[in-house]
Amino acid sequence: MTSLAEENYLKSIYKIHEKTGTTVSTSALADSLNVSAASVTDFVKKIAVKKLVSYKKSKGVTLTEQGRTIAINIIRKHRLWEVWLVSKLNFKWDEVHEIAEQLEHVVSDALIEHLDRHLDYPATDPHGDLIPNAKGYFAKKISKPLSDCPVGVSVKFIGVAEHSNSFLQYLTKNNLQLGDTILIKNIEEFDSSFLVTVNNKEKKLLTKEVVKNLLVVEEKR
Amino acid sequence: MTSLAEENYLKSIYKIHEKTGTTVSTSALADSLNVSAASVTDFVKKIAVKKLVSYKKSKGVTLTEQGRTIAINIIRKHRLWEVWLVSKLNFKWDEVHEIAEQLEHVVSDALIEHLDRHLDYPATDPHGDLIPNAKGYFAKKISKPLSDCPVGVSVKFIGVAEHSNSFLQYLTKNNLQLGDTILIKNIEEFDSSFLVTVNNKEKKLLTKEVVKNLLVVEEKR
DNA sequence: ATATATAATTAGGCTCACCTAAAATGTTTT
DNA sequence: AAAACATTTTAGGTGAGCCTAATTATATAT
Repeated sequence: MTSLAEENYLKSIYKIHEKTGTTVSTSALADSLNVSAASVTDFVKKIAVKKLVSYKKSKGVTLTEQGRTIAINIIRKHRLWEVWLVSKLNFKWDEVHEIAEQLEHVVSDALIEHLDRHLDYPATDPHGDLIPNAKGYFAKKISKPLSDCPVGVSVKFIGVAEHSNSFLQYLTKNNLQLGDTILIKNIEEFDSSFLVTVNNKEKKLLTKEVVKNLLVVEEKR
Repeated sequence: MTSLAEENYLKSIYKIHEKTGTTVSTSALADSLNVSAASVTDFVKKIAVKKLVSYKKSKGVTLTEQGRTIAINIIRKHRLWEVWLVSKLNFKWDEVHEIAEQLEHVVSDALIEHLDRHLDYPATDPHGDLIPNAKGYFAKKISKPLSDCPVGVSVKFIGVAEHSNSFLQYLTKNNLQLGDTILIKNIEEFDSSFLVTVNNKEKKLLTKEVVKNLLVVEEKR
């Protein structure tokens, strides 16, 4: 059995590793879980004994295969619940995270199978994040940040790299949503801001903070 | 904030009181929660300090208004989730209890409001139990056990008094479901068994154990 | 009313997941 | 390489919710 705390530790380790690519430091974990570094050291030693992570003193942790499987399963559940909250219960994309944080810990394989079918096997969550399948496999990620695209190309907005409410609400306020077509008119050298049109309508200026968090795919023409 | 343990204690106290009508004994609670009597005594003292129950040493506990409100809210959530599991996810009525036991503890008023609307404000759960509204009010209960009905009357089966999987599965196997019309052909004096027809089809024999757990309303004719 | 059985409480402990403060280890800077 | 700073670990504790064993209340039978 995996406790609530274990699930949260494994999920955080997974996410931090995902972002940084390195082994996960005690302090990064402490930060992400809102507990003290001492608690993290303690806990990590316990789950290392259970073979959920491998841990070398003062060198950070990495997930074992077993730990990774559990982490991905939690992420799968989280994202499926988010799809449900948005598509069936009509929540906004900036309202679902907290609720899904609770729902993801409900234990029932049958429930998740039924939910997945009810939602018609969604490939992505409301923020464009990929939903791993029941075996823990992710589809190949095809998007890149808008900031990596050159002037002139037309792209489709398919995900966000930043999930804070303030960013999501910024997008909503500015009428940017998944599926939109973005055409890059100009990139200002001085401040790296992008001048774009969205769905061929009025021009919009997007700061570099914004463009690096918009995930897009180039559109075939 | 109400902890998981508190919610479960309050819910159990509510249910035992519901069934027995008396103050709730330490041992009944221990039984229902699968913990030792000593743990119950301990815990009950703590929630008495919080004014969730009133407790007199060796005299059992009763819910305060505050405790009752919390208990009813948990029950409301449990029953709404059961409706969802059956009506949207296609679970059977004997498969939903355990899952709902977990879902009922998810904390979000907005979630429950949205869920209630999504389900079109159901009045009862899949077992025919009344769902209290957001303010904690129950509709008036109109059913009685089939065992209380006389020969000759026609009734509608609208709920069960016993929720065990074995009973629910017995009903499923024997093709008895909520909404069925039951006509009492005969009551055997010797063993109190009922000979009935269901939806005017073949005759069925129902033992006294069964008839006392079928909740029905007499049909107007 | 006393003895017996049953139920409830008290006393003392345990584990889990956290904490703070102090010590140790690692990393930078000079 | 030593000093300074940052990070991590160790040591010692805490509260929540549980336990067993022993004790005390209450209910039942003689």
